[in-house]
Amino acid sequence: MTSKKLKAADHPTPVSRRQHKADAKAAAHSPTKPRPLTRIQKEKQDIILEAALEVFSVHGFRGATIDQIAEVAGMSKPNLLYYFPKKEEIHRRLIAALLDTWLAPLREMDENGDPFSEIRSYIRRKLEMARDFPRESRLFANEMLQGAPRISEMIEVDLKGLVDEKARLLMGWMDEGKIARTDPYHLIFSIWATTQHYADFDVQVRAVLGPGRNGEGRFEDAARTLEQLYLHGLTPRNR
Amino acid sequence: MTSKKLKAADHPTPVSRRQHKADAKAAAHSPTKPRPLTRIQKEKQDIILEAALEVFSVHGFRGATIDQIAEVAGMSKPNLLYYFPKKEEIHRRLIAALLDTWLAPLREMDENGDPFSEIRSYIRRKLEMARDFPRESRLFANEMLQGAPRISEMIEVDLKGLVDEKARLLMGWMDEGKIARTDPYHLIFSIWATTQHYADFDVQVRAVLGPGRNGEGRFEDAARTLEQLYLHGLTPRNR
DNA sequence: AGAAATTTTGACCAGTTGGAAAAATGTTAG
DNA sequence: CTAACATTTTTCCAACTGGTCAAAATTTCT
Repeated sequence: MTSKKLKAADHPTPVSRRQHKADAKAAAHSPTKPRPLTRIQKEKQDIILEAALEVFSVHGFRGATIDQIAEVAGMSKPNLLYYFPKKEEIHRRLIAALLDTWLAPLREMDENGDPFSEIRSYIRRKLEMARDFPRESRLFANEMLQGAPRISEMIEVDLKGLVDEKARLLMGWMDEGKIARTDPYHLIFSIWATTQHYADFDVQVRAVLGPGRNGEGRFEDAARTLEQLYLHGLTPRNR
Repeated sequence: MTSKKLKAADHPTPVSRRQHKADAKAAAHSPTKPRPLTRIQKEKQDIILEAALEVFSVHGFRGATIDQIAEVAGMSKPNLLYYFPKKEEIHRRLIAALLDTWLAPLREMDENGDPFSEIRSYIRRKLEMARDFPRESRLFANEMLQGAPRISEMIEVDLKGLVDEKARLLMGWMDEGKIARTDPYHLIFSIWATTQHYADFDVQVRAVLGPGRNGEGRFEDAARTLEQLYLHGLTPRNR
């Protein structure tokens, strides 16, 4: 999943160049090459980001160390710092890339589809993401727990905007009597919560379910339970 | 190391005394006072634990520093270490105290009550805990995200035991046709997830709801939404 | 009050952390 | 082959980390 060809970069332009504060004004309008990024550099960056995801998602930003990330990435710390001069930068990159894919399932909720199957599909997709990208989920959770200091802007704009839009969509369905009337925002929260739970609280889920019920069927059981929940709640069918 | 001569220190009973491994056997049957804990000591410990909760809940174990905790507690680092010689010990105390109160709501679910009102009460109580003790919730979440390295035993025994018991209770209600049939474990997970979400992802919830809908009514809206969800799901009433 | 115990402080330490500098080692185009 | 650039390694550092210790300040007990 890391292989990308991309167009051939004409010139290297490392990533480190200490242009930290020296060229603050120079960068403002200098027409110099905006660092094209060679294929090799992209690869290494991907390796680093992959390792960083592994570490950040478990320990959070403060708790993770560059040494740890470097070790997981299989390179020396200074070498890693050559590609990402700042710890923060690695984290920012991860979060930015994450948020985009993270919201994709919600974006796909289609106003022209059948309400129930749209919602069911959304839950499915979110559940699949929790299963297939648990580290991303935990990275996100970690950031939230800390008060989202590094991404407050993103969630206040991109995320809020998308949720507002989909909340309107849900409201429309409610107005048409196609789904029960509830607060669409809290409905979305509940979907987020129930699905991401399986990634973020994985240890707990495993521990409680015990060794017997922990195979691949775990997610199927979860999907069924959530489907029943969102479809009928706990009301028995025969009443 | 840790040479302990001490002049006339027969039984000062501070809290620090490095009795880590030195008096393993001595403590076994020595009739000396088993650290009575003066009122003042208890007070200071509480201040420290309160401060530690504040810091640990945001940054996790690794990300939190003793200096930070000491500052929040309003005392010097060595002074803090006089009461809790180890960082880990503070954390362990917090977690131990937490887990007990955290599971209380589930314990209260009564098999003799009406299924629906029992479940509704449980959700209410959990939601109230998320509202009134968000730091505890985040501390717990942080520990889970990290794989629960420090409390695996507790969740594998106490927590699993309790959930097993309540799952049986729920199954009983299902057998009697009083509530719809679903996987009781995943049902409990969903309740945990939806309620704790409001503590753990507080920033996100606030950001999405915007300034208008963020007052005290927030939790009321959540409660109503969850009640609707667990009672009827999204099925419209008129069908 | 005065002795004894408890609590607090300041100085200090060894190990870790994020990061800088520069030298050493590739790699590649001419 | 070699200049010019890209990458990696070595060395180093100042700030921070969890923690120690003895002395000083304070409280407690008689």
